[in-house]
Amino acid sequence: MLIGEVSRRSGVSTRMLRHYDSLGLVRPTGRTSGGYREYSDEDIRRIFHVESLRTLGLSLSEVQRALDDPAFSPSALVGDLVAQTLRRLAREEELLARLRRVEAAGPTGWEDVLQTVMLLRALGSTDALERQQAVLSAASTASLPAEALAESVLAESETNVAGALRWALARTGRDALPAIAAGLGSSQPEVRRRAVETVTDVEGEEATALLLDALADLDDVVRSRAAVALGARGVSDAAPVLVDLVAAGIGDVEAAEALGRLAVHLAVAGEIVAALVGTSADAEPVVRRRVVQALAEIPGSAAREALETFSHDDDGAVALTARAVLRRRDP
Amino acid sequence: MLIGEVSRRSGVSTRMLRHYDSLGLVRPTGRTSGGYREYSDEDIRRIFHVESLRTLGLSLSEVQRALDDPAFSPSALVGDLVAQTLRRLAREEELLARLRRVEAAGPTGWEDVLQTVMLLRALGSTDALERQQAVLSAASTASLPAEALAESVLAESETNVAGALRWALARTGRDALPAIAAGLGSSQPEVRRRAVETVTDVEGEEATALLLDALADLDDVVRSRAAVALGARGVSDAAPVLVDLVAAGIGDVEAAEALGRLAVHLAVAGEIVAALVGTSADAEPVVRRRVVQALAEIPGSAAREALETFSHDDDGAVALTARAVLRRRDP
DNA sequence: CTAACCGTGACGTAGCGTCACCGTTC
DNA sequence: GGAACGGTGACGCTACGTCACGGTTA
Repeated sequence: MLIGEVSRRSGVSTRMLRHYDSLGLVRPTGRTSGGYREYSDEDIRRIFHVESLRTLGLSLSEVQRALDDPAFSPSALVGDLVAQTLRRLAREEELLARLRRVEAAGPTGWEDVLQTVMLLRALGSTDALERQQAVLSAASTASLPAEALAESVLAESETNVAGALRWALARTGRDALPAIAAGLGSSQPEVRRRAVETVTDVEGEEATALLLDALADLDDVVRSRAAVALGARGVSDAAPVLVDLVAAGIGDVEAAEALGRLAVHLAVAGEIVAALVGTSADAEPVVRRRVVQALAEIPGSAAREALETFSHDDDGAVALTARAVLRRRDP
Repeated sequence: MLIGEVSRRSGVSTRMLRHYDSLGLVRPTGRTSGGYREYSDEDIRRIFHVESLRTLGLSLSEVQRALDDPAFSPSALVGDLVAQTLRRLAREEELLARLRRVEAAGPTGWEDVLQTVMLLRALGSTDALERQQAVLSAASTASLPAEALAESVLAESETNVAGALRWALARTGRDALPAIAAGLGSSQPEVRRRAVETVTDVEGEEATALLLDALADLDDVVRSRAAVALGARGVSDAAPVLVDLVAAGIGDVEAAEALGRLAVHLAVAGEIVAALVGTSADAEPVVRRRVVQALAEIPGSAAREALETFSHDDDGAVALTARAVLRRRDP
């Protein structure tokens, strides 16, 4: 069979068939009188064998050894090929992630692309200072990879860098919210704390909704931060959690302040006071002291009346504090 | 700065820096009197820009256009790069799958590898005849990719090919069991049927355990095949399901045979007879007919007594059948 | 004679490493 | 004068596509 037909039948170009010949990989058995290559059935079979091994990623010289060197066993090479393929896969996946991030940053020119690439590189650095500076210098750019920043802030343990990241994130707006929401679902409390800290900076209803979810978090710090932030947003659903925080003494000063802000609506104020008084009913004197200090932040007559009750408390310190608060309130 | 120091600082080899120069990609601003390249700070920055863009997979000429041609916007190219990367990823994954299969087949020489590769290719063919022949010719080989065969048999709709596949699978032994087990968990009843059909051919306790699981399958055919196979293995747990199958008329002949085989242990025979009689209590005459025919397969006095009761059945056909069976049994 | 085929040889591709041979700088 | 550097030019690697120029076959 002449080279053209072999090519058509095997799908291998005549160029490559000649190349195989020159390498000694597939030598046609004979030649015609005019010097044309003539392939036997055996040659054709060999061509298919070559093509088969090539689909496994063997180079031409590896194929040659495999087919001709009896001492060359497959086991080692196949294992090697697997390892190489895994490495290439990992590289391609990393590249894809980078590209997607650059794409997501929505660059308008190559300067934006460069900024993003350099930012991404620096975010992976082990040097906190480098991370910090990269974030600060990139934050002035028009295009920022919100998701990457969000993931970084969730993993950032240096508070300075985290601060810079949150500042940069602030100008990406709501784009980072999905990634942050994922962080709120993390199994590591540390990550959830960073997530709630970050979502605090974001305005809008989606962020508020995330904070409401975080109100049910198992971690005290997460709950506390969410409740305080919600208080600042005037969301009264946070009130029960804030009351609990006051009672438990977890971030109680901020919790009390947040309650105070919620209580500017006098309708809510009554309920808050009732809740505060309620939790202190059978509690230790320490709890009652914190409740009294929280009541100090709350306007309205309900709080005043509660404080007057506390000013006759059995515990001397509680009563003293209540009286002091009342004096400050009504000089 | 001379080229050596630039190289050390940037991590780019002097070879490549000269190459960049020759391409016009990074031209050092000046030369020393002796002709040495002298890089300015601006040049160095440019080198870093080049390297940054290269990490995104841009070719050197793309980098050049990106940095020098103001009309060349990133959006299109980045999208392109993503698409290319996805294509490469898909290719690498396919390659990895092939390699893993070849590896799993445990080839001792390259002939085995070739057989496996050609088998794998043929298994993906749309031509049933090709699939069939590939399996038959490969089954004589020492090394077979059990997992791939198992996945094929789960997807094979041609019964001839499926038969060949099961035959080939039989000589891989238990290697295919994990893949078949996965098939038993498929959401498609068709796949589960093929899986149970296949697991039937496999000996050993693992296979029996899988069949026991399949006894609870939602699909009648799956349950039936599992129960019959378990009956043949002498696993009496299958008895209740077999009784149900007899009552429901689903593969009742095979079910009855299986019950017969289980009942060679006379202790079990009594329970089986009781169960059969129990299901027929308030049932249609048709059901009682099937129960009678099933009792015919069961040795022992319990079955005989039940048949005598049925021989006085209200339904004439049932009574007739029971008498016929008794005559055959005790001539 | 012509069309379709075949042969050899060579160049180009991308991104480098490496080497030879010679000049520069300190 | 010697060590460490720099310059240019060239070859090699992989797996091909493509082209030129000339011969073969039916």
